Amino acid sequence: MSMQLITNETYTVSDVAKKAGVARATVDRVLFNRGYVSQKTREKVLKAIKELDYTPNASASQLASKKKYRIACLVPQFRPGEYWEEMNNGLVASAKDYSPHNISVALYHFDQNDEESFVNSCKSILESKPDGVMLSVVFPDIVATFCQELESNNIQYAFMDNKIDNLNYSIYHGIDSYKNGRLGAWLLTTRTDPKEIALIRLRRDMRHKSDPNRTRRHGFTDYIEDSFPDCRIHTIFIDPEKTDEILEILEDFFTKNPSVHHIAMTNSRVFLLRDFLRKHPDPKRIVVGFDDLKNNLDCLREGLIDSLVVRHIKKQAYNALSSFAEYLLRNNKTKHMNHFVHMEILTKLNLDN
Amino acid sequence: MSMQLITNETYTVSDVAKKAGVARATVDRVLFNRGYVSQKTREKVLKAIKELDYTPNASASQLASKKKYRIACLVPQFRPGEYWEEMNNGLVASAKDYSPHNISVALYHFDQNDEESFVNSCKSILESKPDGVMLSVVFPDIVATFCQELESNNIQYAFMDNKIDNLNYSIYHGIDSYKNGRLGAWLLTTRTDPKEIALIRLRRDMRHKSDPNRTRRHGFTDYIEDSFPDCRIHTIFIDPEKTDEILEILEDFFTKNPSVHHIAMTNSRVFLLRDFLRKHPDPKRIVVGFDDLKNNLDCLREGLIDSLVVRHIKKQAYNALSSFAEYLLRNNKTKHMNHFVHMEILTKLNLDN
DNA sequence: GTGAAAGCGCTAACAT
DNA sequence: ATGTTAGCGCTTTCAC
Repeated sequence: MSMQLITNETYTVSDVAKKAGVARATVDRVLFNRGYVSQKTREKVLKAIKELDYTPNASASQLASKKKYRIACLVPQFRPGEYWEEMNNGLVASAKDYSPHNISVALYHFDQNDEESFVNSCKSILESKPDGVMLSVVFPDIVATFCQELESNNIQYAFMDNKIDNLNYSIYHGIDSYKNGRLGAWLLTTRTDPKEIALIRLRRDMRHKSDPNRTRRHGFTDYIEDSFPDCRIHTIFIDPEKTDEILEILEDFFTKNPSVHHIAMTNSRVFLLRDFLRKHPDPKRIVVGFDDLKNNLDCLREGLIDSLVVRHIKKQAYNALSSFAEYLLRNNKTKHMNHFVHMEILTKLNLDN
Repeated sequence: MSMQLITNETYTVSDVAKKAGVARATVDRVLFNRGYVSQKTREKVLKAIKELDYTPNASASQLASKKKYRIACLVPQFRPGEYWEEMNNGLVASAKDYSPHNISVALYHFDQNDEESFVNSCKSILESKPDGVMLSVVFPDIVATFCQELESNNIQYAFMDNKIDNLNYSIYHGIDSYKNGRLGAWLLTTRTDPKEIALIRLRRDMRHKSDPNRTRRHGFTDYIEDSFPDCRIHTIFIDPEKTDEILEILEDFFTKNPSVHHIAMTNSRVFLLRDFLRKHPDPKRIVVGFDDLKNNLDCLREGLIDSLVVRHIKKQAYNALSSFAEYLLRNNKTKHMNHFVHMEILTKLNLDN
């Protein structure tokens, strides 16, 4: 039996000041590199700080600080149940938690099917001269240009969900999309020897310049090709808006291809298969999807799909904005620039709790 | 394109006091039910609070508060790499984070093979008269008695990792062990039709009055029995200390039972199988274990085991202590008493990040 | 360059 | 039962 006590020896600026033989304000100047301190004094102070192992009291500095920070976030518009809704909820939650810390957050919702809408949001943001901008990559080219402008205006920016690697972002929060896709493929195929797989995609992927899930899809298909060279991947396009058509298309495909039992969707909308899956049960079928949208979880619970690769969208967004806020508050001293979010596997059995 | 701004209208006690026509102290009395307030005044104040949607500034109250809280934690002694080390790390991390908040934490390490050691720790804790005690159930009977004493001394206590249901604990943080075991069984058997399973246990389970993983094991065996009535579960006992013997025992068993390909351990030490698994590869073999000990993760990475059911031990302990600290700080107003920790599935593919 | 001092919103001790 | 007031440790303004 032994006992270990964890308390903090709490030194204050006054302690440091006394020890260094200077005024409290001088300690503050050194701490935050505000200048107006002679080299000699600076050294004395640094020595005292080190010797006392002084760390500022966050509550006190918070309370005394008058500086306000403004963060702008770019989020696609969404309808209830869509992927971006969860993300938006995470951002709102974080924004609320940080509002007592002198941080205000402006959410800019743009239409992800309309470049101009995005461009307009960017313009508004630049005009508002925020302290920081948080965004994800929807229109890669525009985003790149926008980030350049932010840099030349000395505005910090952070990516969430996905990113452009060679830019000067402050923070990234998100998964490794390629690995994400590979994990989905593993889940679909492990302990099986698939000859055919149905990969169901959204028709809009064809229209769009950018498909936000492209990297994930490549991870998925690469894994299949590597592990099962003889496996054929059938690609089927559906339109999220046309529920009836989806059913038709799927019925048509699976009637013509009765030997296909492996089904995957690499976007977040595997729940779109619900009607078909309900109507045509198949004990041999394995369905894997991505992201923990409520509708997807319902499908899992109902036993319509096997498993989901998931990344706590809301938590990811919450953490992304929170880290960015901390980053701005703490004078841009962060340890990690990239925060790779953990991928989770959800099955019927670990769905709840 | 649209924009939504999240800022806080920050009202203070003074605002509330002015609006209610009373002094700041009176507002404080109402806020924290300190008494000495007439019913009439109380109502006025409550009305003002509601109208302004006032919430106290946490930094300010933190800073002004003089009350110190002391929390005692009961943790089994451990050697590097053992389950309790991770838990201890989580507690230490949380304790450090909360030390600026007037909270000091004492960690009591006892020998989990020695009841007396545990009893002594309990005595020391009672003598130190802490504000709260955090513990998990190792010796159920002693724990029950100890908790009674805590109650009669008006000391709050919280369980982590596991709990005794009918006690008056303030908070519980941990998994649903039974479900945890079922998930492991699912992982081991999904897409297969097992006729035989090897369940490897620790010999100490037999000696101990309590087996901390009993509930989990029951979840595991129940799932197998429900889903595969014809499946035979072989139980094999090994001694964690005797590496050579483990190898012998396993070699012996699997030579005699070559048809067994499903292996599970419901405690945290599946890594004990490492030598055997390395020496006798079997492509048909499926191995499932629990808990993300470093050694277990290494086995996963090496491909020796298939998957792990995991619950972020360190994070769980961190959250458990943090919630308890918040609970004590915030005058015991918590929404949830039980925090069921999410179970995760770890495979080679989502091991890192 | 450096120091003194006011005040952030709250708690707690004291006064009435 | 209610009000007054002195800090908590820090930031920030202003004076030297």
